[in-house]
Amino acid sequence: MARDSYHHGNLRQALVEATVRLIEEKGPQGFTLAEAARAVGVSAAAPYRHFTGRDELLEEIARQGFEEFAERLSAALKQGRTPLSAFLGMGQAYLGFAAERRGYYIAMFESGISIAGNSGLTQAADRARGTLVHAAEALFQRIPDSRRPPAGMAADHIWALSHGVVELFSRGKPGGRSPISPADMLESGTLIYLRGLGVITD
Amino acid sequence: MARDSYHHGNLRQALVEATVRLIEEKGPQGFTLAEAARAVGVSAAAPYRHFTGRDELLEEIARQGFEEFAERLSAALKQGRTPLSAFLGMGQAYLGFAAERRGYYIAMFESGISIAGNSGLTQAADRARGTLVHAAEALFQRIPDSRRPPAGMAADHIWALSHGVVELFSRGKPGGRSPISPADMLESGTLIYLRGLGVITD
DNA sequence: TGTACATCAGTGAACGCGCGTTCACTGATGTAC
DNA sequence: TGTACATCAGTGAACGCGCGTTCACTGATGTAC
Repeated sequence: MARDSYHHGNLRQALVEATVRLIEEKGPQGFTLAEAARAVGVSAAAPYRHFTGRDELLEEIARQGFEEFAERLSAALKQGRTPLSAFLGMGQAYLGFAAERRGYYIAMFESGISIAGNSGLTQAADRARGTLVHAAEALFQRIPDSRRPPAGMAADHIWALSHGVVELFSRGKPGGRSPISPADMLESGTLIYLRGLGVITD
Repeated sequence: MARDSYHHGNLRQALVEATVRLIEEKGPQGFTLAEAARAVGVSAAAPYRHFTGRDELLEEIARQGFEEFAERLSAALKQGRTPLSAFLGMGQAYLGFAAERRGYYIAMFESGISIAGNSGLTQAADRARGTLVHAAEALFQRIPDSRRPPAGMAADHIWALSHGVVELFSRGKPGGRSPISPADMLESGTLIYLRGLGVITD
């Protein structure tokens, strides 16, 4: 974080990353622009060269988060050998992102920013959801048309389940004392759900 | 909120309720004790007679929230004519609480307070989950022992799904533009899940 | 290759503001006799 | 029923603090010629 010249060179991105760390420590409302500036070794006025205020910074963090989120889901989807393993792998990628990129995840889902009001955010979020829908479509391919469930619905159900598992069953959360790991919980829930859809038959 | 005497009479509870409103407007980190005091028409120093600080106030809000939450779930459970309708009704009660008591819901699940560190909170949260488990047990009664799923697991899955639906598919949230109502989404997801468990056969 | 100049990206001082917190205080209430 | 007194639940003034934001400024960089 040391600076050797008057110009930082990459202040915008440095602020994003420092703020992500602050969010992880103090929550999405708990950081200040002044703090982020200090963390980067820059005067309190400097952030205003790059952001109009804290909301714009938060939105940029969420946007970058959604980009990486979509990429990770997409990569997991491609890696699966079967549609089912791809689908399950995507769920685990979801948990992985939430754990490894917690600050981004918080900015995206817990900061109270409005997704709808920001086209960059909307697009990035849609891309992430699109990957989920795509995975569901692949999974439903072998089901006859007449009984094939809507992929969008299944994607939303799984998204909600994944989010719920992240929010309720990790450290310090209401269900945090559960003996079952979030990964196992999401996988078992997903398998039961898919059996209910008739995708898995046993 | 007008006061006629030097003594407020019910300041502790008045602060709780005023803060719930502030949380609804500004988020769990967005309120200040001074603001809450002002809303109640009392000096900034007065809250310190009842709470050591904002965290204690937040925890009290969450505690009261969990109490009412547990009561509502329990009432919904009792009202169902069949185990299935009771179970589904509880899901709708979950959504109802999240919508009608949003400030409490936020304090409980989105404020970052630690449940585990507060025995009053832990107990209240456990009681709410217990109702869910109870409902699952009733629902699984007709399933033969050998194939009966663990009720705790099912309760956690449904809890996670419900929470995810609340967080992702209400106003301003990432999936907020979905054409499907949260209520329909939770019900369809729950029915599919229960079919996957073998509770519903068709 | 050198120089002049425009532009960019920071500085630092200043301001007003509201918050958290403490303190000695005072008005109201309840109760013992 | 009245009075004395302890206790409770507020007040209001004060303080130090850090934040957001603005401003004229200055150091660094890039580029036209």
